[in-house]
Amino acid sequence: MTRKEQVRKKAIELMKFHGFSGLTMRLLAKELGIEAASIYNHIKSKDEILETVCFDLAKEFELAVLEVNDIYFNATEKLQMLVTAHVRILCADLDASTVFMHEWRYLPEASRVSFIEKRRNYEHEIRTIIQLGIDEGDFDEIDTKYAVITLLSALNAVVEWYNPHGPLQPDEVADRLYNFIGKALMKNLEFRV
Amino acid sequence: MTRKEQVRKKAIELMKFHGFSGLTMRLLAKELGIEAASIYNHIKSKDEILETVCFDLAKEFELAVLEVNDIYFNATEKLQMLVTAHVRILCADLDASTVFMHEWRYLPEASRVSFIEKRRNYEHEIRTIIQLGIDEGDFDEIDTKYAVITLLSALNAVVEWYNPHGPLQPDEVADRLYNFIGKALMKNLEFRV
DNA sequence: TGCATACTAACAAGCGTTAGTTAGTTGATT
DNA sequence: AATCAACTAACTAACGCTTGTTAGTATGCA
Repeated sequence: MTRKEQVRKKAIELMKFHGFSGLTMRLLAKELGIEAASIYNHIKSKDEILETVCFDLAKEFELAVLEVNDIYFNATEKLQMLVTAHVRILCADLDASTVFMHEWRYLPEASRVSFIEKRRNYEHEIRTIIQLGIDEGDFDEIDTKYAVITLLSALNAVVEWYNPHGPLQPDEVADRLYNFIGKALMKNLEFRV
Repeated sequence: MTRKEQVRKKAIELMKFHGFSGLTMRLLAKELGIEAASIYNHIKSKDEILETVCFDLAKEFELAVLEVNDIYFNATEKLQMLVTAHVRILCADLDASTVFMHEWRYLPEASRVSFIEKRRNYEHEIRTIIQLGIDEGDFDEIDTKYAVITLLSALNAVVEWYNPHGPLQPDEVADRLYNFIGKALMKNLEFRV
């Protein structure tokens, strides 16, 4: 791990606890055992750290939904695979995922706008999947707009409780969540995995 | 509405958009059409605003679950009534609820500890209800620890999408969410409201 | 008279960041 | 093997700005 990566990792770890504004460069420096000014040998600015976290993860979600839509054709399959991909991404770096969820509001104006746009797109893709499920007759006829936010919130809550050192693997978490969310969405009451 | 209430209301409204740290007393003052120093004629400190929001709402949730447990005896009823009460509280003041969800991390150390404890209690009460549902044979046998967080996250997402000027009344939102969550939890596949 | 509400001026602390410098290491050239 | 340039990673010192907040004062209404 390069020094730059070490700095970023520690920054994200601290940001998770203190929030973006609560993490000062002097605190970060102290935790790294160096002076605040030295941090700038490795990163361009405090904002840059947050931007990297947010857009790296956004990119992963973007690619995931693209792939799912490419490979699978019916809504139940799409949903199951997307839940799995989503949870895998979240669990791959829990600190980063937590910061992604909570701190994007503190992105600089321009980045924030583009971030919100990306999130809107992701939500739209999922909404389309749900609508497909309704059209295919598999899902209950619900309001897709609030369904997608409810669904995503349930998924994203993973970052609040998942313990990488616990017994569950990310894919097992995904299975349970798909079970939970699937039952909630499905019309077909014989639904079982 | 007293001047004090006006100040608090505007503060919460701005906090929702800018976050706790992003809301400066000078910005708040500007929005109120006064000088920053004048704010201190009405409130004690910036922290105090956040503390009031967080603990007022925490108290409401606390009382709601107490009442539900007093009045209803089986898990499905308890769950339905708690969902309704929870959503009502959220929708009663969306700005405050949003701040409550996102900004509690910025509470001063002592308050934050006691806030987390209160939240832990609330989660524990809901967990007990879910466990009751499992014991009664109505709910699927799931891990109650992650179920309660998943469930609460789905509920709390209301603050992200609910539009008070839209067609849905809070109780209608609660109905739909209970439907969604109920189906996810229930073993009984004939479940319908 | 007293209370509510506002003001100006200022303070101390903390913020992110820059400039300029100094060691230590690496890798190629002499 | 010795030399030199380039790079990495740290330092001290400081700048300019913003922060929450206080002190002291003025104005207008009950």
